[in-house]
Formats: sequence, structure tokens, C-alpha cells
Amino acid sequence: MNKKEELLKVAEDKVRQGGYSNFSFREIANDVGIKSASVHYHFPTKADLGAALAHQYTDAFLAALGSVDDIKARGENPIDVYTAIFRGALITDDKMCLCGLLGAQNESLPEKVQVEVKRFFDKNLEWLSAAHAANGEENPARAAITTVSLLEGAMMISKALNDHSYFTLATQ
Amino acid sequence: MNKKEELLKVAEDKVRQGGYSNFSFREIANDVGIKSASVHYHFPTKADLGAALAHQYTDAFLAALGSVDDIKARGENPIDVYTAIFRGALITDDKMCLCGLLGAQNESLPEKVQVEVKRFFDKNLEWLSAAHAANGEENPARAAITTVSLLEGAMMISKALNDHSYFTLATQ
DNA sequence: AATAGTCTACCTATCACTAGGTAGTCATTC
DNA sequence: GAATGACTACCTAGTGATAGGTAGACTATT
Repeated sequence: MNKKEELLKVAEDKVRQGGYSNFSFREIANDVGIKSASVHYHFPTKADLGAALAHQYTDAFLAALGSVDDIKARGENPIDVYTAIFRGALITDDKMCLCGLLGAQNESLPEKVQVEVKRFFDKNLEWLSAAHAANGEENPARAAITTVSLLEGAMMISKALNDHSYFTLATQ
Repeated sequence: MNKKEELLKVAEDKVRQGGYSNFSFREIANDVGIKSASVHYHFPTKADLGAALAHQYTDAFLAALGSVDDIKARGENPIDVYTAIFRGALITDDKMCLCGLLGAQNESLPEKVQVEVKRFFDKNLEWLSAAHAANGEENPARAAITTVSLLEGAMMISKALNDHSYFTLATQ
């Protein structure tokens, strides 16, 4: 793991705790043992770092999901798989969804970051629509937005009330 | 409307756009036509202002809701009323729910503010549980957390994708 | 005389970002 | 195989802007 990857990792933790403005170049540089000026070598501006963060997060999330077809082939319900990955992100890391938090504060973000946040949700809705269609839902597009809304909202409220059992109650 | 109320109003707009760190004493002072030092007369610290903001927002929200009994007496469904108020907050102001955004970034907030955010959701869940119970739901507590999760999540995603139709699709 | 509300003037800390330099690595060239 | 030049990954030192917060003076109302 090189310094660039380390920087993204520590920045991700901070953003998932308090949003885009919850990390500074100085802080993350200090965390990985370099100087803040050197962070600019890897990421010219803070917006570049933020965009890279959301892009990487989206890719990792999609990779964790896998393909709807593979899940159906295993005889599992893709919506259950999707829910389990959300639950894992909350329980394991005790943190919000990166793009959920960024999405909520969308208006104040640099455009580069907004684009990547939008990509996250576009890809999620695409995946969920396919999943609901494969399950025989009559309105897969609506079911998709309902599923992701419920999960992001339950995550947010579990963080606000500092009690993960609300997530379980809302999604079980 | 005095300066204190004006300050809360302009601060609320900024927080609902980009979170707790999206406003500064200098900015809001300038917006209402006083100096930043004078803001400290009304609110000793930023945490005090943030807490007052969330408290006021909660009170206004509950007042707008009214009582479950009154709504039932009018022959309306309280969950529809609740949903309509959420939709109004999104469509009219084109902004997130204040406590939703603050809740998502809960970990990075001063404790005073966290307490007020928690109060918002506690009161909301209480109201929704009573509403679902009045509707004859078999598990009002679960229905309550599901309702608020869906609405907060749909709001967040509508902001992230910059398209209110997602909220309508998820909640209609 | 007292209080409320605002002011000027300032503090320290932190922010993103830049200029310019250095040590080591690498392939190319003579 | 020694020298050259480009490249990587960092550094020191600093910029101007902005952050939250404080001390003490001023002014208008009561």
C-alpha cells in the first residue's frame, strides 16, 4: 500500500464521519507520515482527492455486489445481498455510506465530486432495477429507488441515534 | 424579526445546503448586516448556535405536524400528512432536512448539537409510532423507523441526483 | 445609572495551495 | 560503463484567506 492509497484510506474514514470538510491535507498527510505539500503531488487539489475518493468507493462497492445474474444463479435474492453489504458497511466500520453523506451535502461540493456521487447512485439504481426485474417486480425502477432510499435513510438515522439496531429494525 | 432570528434563518439555509461546517460567524453576520463579533453576543459559541438551530427546527417541524388525533379526527391519514410535510421541505426550499444532514455527520458534531439532532428523531419516531398505531399497524415501532428512513433517504438521493422526481417516485 | 446590542481591533490557529529544491530511480546516449 | 536527462516522491518555507473567539469601547433605550 503506497502513500497515495494510504491517503485515500484515511481521508475516506474522515469523510464518512463528518463529510467533505471533515478532512484537511495537513491532517491526512500527518496520518500517513508525509507533509501536506506532498499530498498535492498525488492530488493537485482537494476536489481531485474528493472525486478520486468517491470514484474508488463506487468501484469497490460495485465489485462487492457482483452481478445480479451470478447471485440469482446461486439461488439467492440480490436485494438481500445488497442489504447485507449496506449493513456490513455500517456495522463493521461504524460509519455512514460515503456517497450518502456526500449526496446530502451535494450543493456545497465541487462539481468534480458531485459527478462522482451522481455516478454512485446511477450505478446503484441500475443494479437494483436489474435485481428487482429479475425478482419479477412489476415496477423495478420504483422498487430500486425505494430500496436504496430506505437503506441510506436507515443508515443515517442509526448514526444520528447512535444505535445500529434501528438499521436492523428498518431493513429486516 | 430581530437579528437573532435572522441569524438563525440564514444559518439554517447554509447548513441545509452543506452541513454544520457550511456556515461561519463572519458569513452569517455579513448576511444580516452586523459584525461577526456581535454574533457571539447572541450565541456564545458556534456549538450554541448549532444546537439552537436544531432545537428550533424540531419545534417548527412538530408544530407543522400537529397532533395525530386531530388528523385522524379530520379523516386524514397521518402518514400522508407526514410525507407531505417532508415533500414540502424538499420542494419548497430545495433543501435537505436539517437534522437529516446533521444526523449523517453526527460523529463530527459538538455534543450539544448531537443532543438536539437526537431529540428530532426521538420526537419523530414517537409521533410516527402513534400514527401507525392509530392506523392499526401491527408493529408501529418498526413502521415508524421504516417511514422516516424512507423519507430521509429519498430526500438525500433526490439532492444527490439533483432531481426531485426521485423523491416522488420513492414515496408516492 | 444600567442594560442591550453592536462596534473596532485584535488574537491564534488552520485552511488550501505554491515555489523551488533534493535524493533516488530509470532509460538513453556517447 | 560513465554521463545525461527525465521522472518520482518527497521536502522546507511560505503565501493570502479564513476560521472561531476575546477585550474593551461605544451608543441608544429605559
